[in-house]
Amino acid sequence: MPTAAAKQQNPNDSKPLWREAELRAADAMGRLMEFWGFRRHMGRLWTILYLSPDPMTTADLAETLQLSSSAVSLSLGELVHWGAVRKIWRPGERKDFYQAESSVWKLLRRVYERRELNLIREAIDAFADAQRHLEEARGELGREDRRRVDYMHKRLSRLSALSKAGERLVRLLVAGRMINPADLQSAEEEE
Amino acid sequence: MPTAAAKQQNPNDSKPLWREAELRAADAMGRLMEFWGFRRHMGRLWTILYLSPDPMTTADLAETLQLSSSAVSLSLGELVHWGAVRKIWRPGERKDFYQAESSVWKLLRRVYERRELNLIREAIDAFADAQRHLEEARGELGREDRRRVDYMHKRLSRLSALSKAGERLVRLLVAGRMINPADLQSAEEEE
DNA sequence: ACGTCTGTTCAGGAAAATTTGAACAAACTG
DNA sequence: CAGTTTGTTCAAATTTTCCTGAACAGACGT
Repeated sequence: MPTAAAKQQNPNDSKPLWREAELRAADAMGRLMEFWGFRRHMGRLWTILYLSPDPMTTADLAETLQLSSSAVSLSLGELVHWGAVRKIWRPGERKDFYQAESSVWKLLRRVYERRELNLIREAIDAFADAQRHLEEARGELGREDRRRVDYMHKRLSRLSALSKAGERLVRLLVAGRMINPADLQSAEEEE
Repeated sequence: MPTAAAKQQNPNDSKPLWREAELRAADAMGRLMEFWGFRRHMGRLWTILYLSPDPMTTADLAETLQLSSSAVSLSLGELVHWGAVRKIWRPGERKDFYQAESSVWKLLRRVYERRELNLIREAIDAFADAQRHLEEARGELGREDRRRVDYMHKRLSRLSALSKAGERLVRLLVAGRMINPADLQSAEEEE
């Protein structure tokens, strides 16, 4: 009996018939993930695990996706860090086994919470900083410049309002509550 | 009177006092845009225009952001393509002037509509393909493999359901209608 | 029609991100 | 404790992306 559970049908047929389908799905998810700002391989690895009934080892994954063990280690580590993959310990086995977190919703939430919210907050801070900067400089300016600075200030307020609306929106998403996109819309109407 | 409207206070002071603030905001937006899968410079350029009361020329922009004219042309072109910036023609002026589309909401919608929806649809198609592939191969398999393929098939159905829920969700967003994140959640519960 | 001004495209080069193989570290086996 | 096996880290190399300067093309004024 082979070390890892049913991996391939015949010992001499190295590519099971379903491999093609598996890779196709994995790649699609890889693209999504890449677009979402993660490594391509993270999506691919996750998908392979997600489609597998049994936990897999890093060697299985490297073999499936034709990756070096270091690449697997790196991306898999990141997946574990994000809680998208869990390490499974099997008594009597030396290798680690990995299993996909199968609740995509949970994962989405976690990412929005940890990453997107921070990003938005940073932007909010930067806009506020810029405004403060303008206010400090305002005194030393001539009439024409003052008009210009006031304009910028107003626009920055609008960007702030928008970002804050975005933040609220993501918060609601994370909380699983209803979202009204019109909030964004109204955030940029004149006050 | 200088060609482009009030650009700097003193002819000998090349950096207006507000430049610092402007750049700070522009960079923040650049980061957001980069994260969102666009070029950094697109966010920066848009912000400079957004903060300017008057339309600006490519030369103004290159000067402000310290970019080569080709870089400005490229990113600005893309912004125009996305409708984020409009070309303004001024009678008697040979240069083109540019102005930011100031409705961020409108821009968000357009991007989600043109880009994110396509992306999701591609993923949906890929999952469907993978499933078809599995169905075709199923006949030639032994019992053990068949069990495995059936498992994959079920999981792919779940990914499909999720993607479709995501698609609906984005559609609602684009339409400005209320969104219920719980739809995603329920998309991955067993049917 | 010619020269000038403006914007775009392109090939080359710089910078950034990914990937790998090898060295290292840690955990287990006999 | 020595020898394996497994996983991680690191520098180097590759690939990819981005940016620039120069060549090109179009529009305008004279």
